[in-house]
Parts: sequence; C-alpha cells; structure tokens
Amino acid sequence: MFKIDMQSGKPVFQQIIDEIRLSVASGKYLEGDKIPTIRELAAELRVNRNTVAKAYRELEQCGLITTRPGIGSIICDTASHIRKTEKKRILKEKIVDLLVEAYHLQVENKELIEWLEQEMEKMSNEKGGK
Amino acid sequence: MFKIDMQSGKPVFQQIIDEIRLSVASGKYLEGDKIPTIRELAAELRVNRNTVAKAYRELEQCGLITTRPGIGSIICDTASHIRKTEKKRILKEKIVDLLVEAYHLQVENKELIEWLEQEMEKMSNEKGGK
Amino acid sequence: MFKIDMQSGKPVFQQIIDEIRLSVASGKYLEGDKIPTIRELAAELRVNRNTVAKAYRELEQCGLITTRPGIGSIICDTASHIRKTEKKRILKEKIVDLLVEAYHLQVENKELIEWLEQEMEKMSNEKGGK
Amino acid sequence: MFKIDMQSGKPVFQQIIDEIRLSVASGKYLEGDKIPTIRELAAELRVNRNTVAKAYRELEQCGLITTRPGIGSIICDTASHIRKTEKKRILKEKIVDLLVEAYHLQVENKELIEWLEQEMEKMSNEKGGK
DNA sequence: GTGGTCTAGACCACA
DNA sequence: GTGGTCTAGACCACA
Repeated sequence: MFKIDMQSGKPVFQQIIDEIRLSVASGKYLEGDKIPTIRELAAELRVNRNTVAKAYRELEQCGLITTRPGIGSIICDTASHIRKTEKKRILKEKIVDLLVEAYHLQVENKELIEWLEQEMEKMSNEKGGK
Repeated sequence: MFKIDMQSGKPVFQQIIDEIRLSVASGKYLEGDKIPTIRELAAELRVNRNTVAKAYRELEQCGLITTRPGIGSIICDTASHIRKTEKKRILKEKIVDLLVEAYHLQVENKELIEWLEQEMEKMSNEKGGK
Repeated sequence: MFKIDMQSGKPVFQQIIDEIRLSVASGKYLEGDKIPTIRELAAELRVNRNTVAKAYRELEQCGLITTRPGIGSIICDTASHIRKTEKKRILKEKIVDLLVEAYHLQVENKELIEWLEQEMEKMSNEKGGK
Repeated sequence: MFKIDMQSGKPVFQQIIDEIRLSVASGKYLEGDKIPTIRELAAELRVNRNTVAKAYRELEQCGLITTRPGIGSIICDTASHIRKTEKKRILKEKIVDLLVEAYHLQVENKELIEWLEQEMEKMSNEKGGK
C-alpha cells in the first residue's frame, strides 16, 4: 500500500491521512469502497493502533470516510461543500508556500507550471486507468 | 511588518521563518539587507526573545541569514545550491499536496492554474515595485 | 554516566554533545542503541530539560542520533560521508591547535606522539572490552 | 598577515590570540620582536580596537607579550613554567577531542599520525627557514 | 546593545 | 511517558 517515513518529521497519523486523501484524489478509492480496518492497517504499517485510529477519526470528522464498529470503514463522500471564498483562501496559502519554496530553490515559474501540469496528468491517468 | 496568529496552530517560530522567507522571495529583502534584531522583532511581535532566536537559528542553519553576536542579522544568500533532482523532489511533494487539496475542494485544474498565475504575478509586481 | 562541570566555562549543552560523541567513538554506544531520554538525562545530570534538548537537537542535526517524539532517541549513524579533503581540513585545524599548545607548553614532538598513542590504545581497549 | 573569519563562530579576539600564538610557535616571531600596535592591527584586520585590546590583554596575562603604553607590544617569553602533570592534562583533553573527531570522520589512526607528522615537519621547516 | 546560555515551569501533540 | 513550544527572566560574552 504505502510506507510510513519515521524520519520525516511529519506525524505518523498525518501521513496516514495524507495517503488516504491522495488515494481518493487519484481515484484509487471510489465512493463506497472499503478501506483496511484499523487493525489491518496498523499491522501492515507497523504503527500503534491508536495512531491509525486517530487518523481515521479525523478523516471521519471531515466527512471523507464512515467508520462502523464491527464492520470497518468505507469511503463515503468525495464532495466538499465549502464555500468558494474559503476554498480560495485555503489553496492560496498553499500556493504561496509553493512559490516561496520555488523561489528559494531558484526554479523558474515556467518550469514550476510544467511540473504542476505533469502531476495533474499523472493523477488523471491513474483515474482513467482504473 | 507582519502579525503573529496565536490561534493558527502553526508554531510561532515557524510563522516567523515563513514570513522572512516570503519577504526574501517577494524581494522585500535583498542580499546584504539587515533584518530586525532578535530583541526588536520580539518586542514588535510581542513574543519571547527565545522564540525569535529559534526562528533565526533555523534560518541561519539553512543558509538564508547570518547572525553575529553584538551586531545583528543580515540576509546572506538567496542562491541555493541544491541539485536539480533534489529540487524536483521537494517541489513535487508540495505540488501533490496542493493537487490533493484542490481535488477534495473540488477545484478544477484550470482554475487552480489561474490562481497560481495570479500569485506569481502578484509576487513579481512586488519585486518590480521595489 | 558522566558529570557536568559547571565551572569549566564550556557550555553545558556542549559538554553533553562531547560526552555522547565520545561514547560513540569509544564504542560505549553502537548503532541502534537507545540513549537516555531527555527527561532522564536532565534528571541525572541535574540540568534543565531544555539544555539536554538543545544538545540532542544538535546531535540529530549532524546525523549522530535520531529523536522521535513519544519514543526517545537512538544512535543512528556512525558513518560520516564527508569528502576526504574536507576531513583533512577539519582535522588539520585541530592538529595545528594541538601543536601550538604543545609548543607553548614546551612539550617535545616525541612526547606528544607518545601521549597520542596512549590515548589511541586506551580507546581501542574500551571498544575491545565491550 | 592573517585574515579574520567573521563566519567561523570563533570569537574575533580568540582568532587573534590563536594567530599570534601560532606565529610564535612557528618561529615567525622570536623573543623581543615587536608586534603590531593595537591601532595598526585593528586597522589592518578591520575590527574594533577594543577587540584587539582584549586579545592583547589576555596574551599579556598569560605571559606571552608585554605591552608598554606609548611604545607597543613585544614578544617577551616563550617559556612556560607549568608543571608536567598540568601540561599532560591540558594536552590529553585536546588529544581526546582530536581522536573523537577522527573517529567520527572515519579516519584511521595511522593516517591521523601521518597528518600530525606532516604538520610537525611543516612547522619546524618554517622555523628553520627563518 | 547584541546574541547566547540556562532555568523553572506551563501546556500541548503524539505514540 | 515522550519530545516540542513558549514564556519570563537572569546572567554572560562580545563588539
């Protein structure tokens, strides 16, 4: 599935959240798909069950999955109903971060957009191939 | 100069780092410019001297500023000598983050690129206006 | 374990760094070994937790240990991948220091080498005895 | 004469002390030689006069130079009358430092001794050539 | 006046 | 239980 990077500094529970969100965004998981149980994923990633539980709890709270005790978790909703201005605020913050980093790495705007478009295509291919 | 958001969840020292990196990226600071002393910035932002010192220490360690006891700190190097493959790795990670977020917020690729280009223009204007 | 000398003029955090580097060099710690937690070492040496944390942060930054929140710290890498010329530069500086000191103390070169070899043997004995 | 490295982290006054001690150890200065006045050296190195004054004060206090107001400073004594056990203590500390560093840089004992002997020869040549 | 070191102590996130 | 962040405040070395 995916690997946890213990050296990365990013909290383990956050890595799990990010990976599951990526799986949904790239089409690996579709609405209604079952995802691994907390026990299964904890065993596979060799992390504490509480850590996986925390990740699932947050994913549930933001509406991406539903966890039913005894059954497991399923992807429940890929639609987000946040207002446009809020969306713009969230994404602009990430965009500025990206631009600042690119500036310090001395990467040209043109090249940055190229890489962005490559990743967009890669993602939509993964979805198409499914 | 800028404000610290105590509610944001982002550590104060990290906000300081991000703001100074942004100031360099947007051309507000140029190589050789003096930045506020630790004491000055701490007083202005109303945070502890140690917190500013921590931010400056990290900025120094990654080569953006030089701090000399008894003198203060200056912007010392905006050129980064990281290898191309490494640059690509760093930026692709941030790009994927951005795309995942955009997907979940149901923002079209086209719109995302538009917003990115707006921010690019805004930054280069700030530089030009200097 | 070891003692902190509050009179020595050498900063406490630096003494901690030096002692742990010595422990690794003399074979007391091997790759993968757990070292005391920040809290434990602070209690034992009777210094502030922040001071130990600073020492550990620097040891981590130069790649000798890995610290993980909630877990503790382990020795992670005794191999240094610095280029030969760089190694020579670093050590020659220390060698010149040593020779200047020996000159002013009027210690003969022959005697200095003798003492050096004694220390080398002492260290390798500690490793062998492990 | 020599350069001050403002980036090195070593205090400026300490760099001056080290350089003058080196000059004596390597035979560049002999007993009775005049060294630059505080004003001259401060001008040449482009550092604060107080900083040079501090270095000279410490050199005088440990008996290496004599400063006479209005006249300047001369090298006055290269003989140190410290007891043997004290000498050994001072040098052993520096030797252990050197060995720990060499270990972490993965430099063999044999090679380290080779480099030490090279520096010894270099120094004695400088003296002979005088 | 400047940054560096250190303390005591509070509160938080994570495993 | 572990490390991380932050504060208020003291004292020191250096320029």
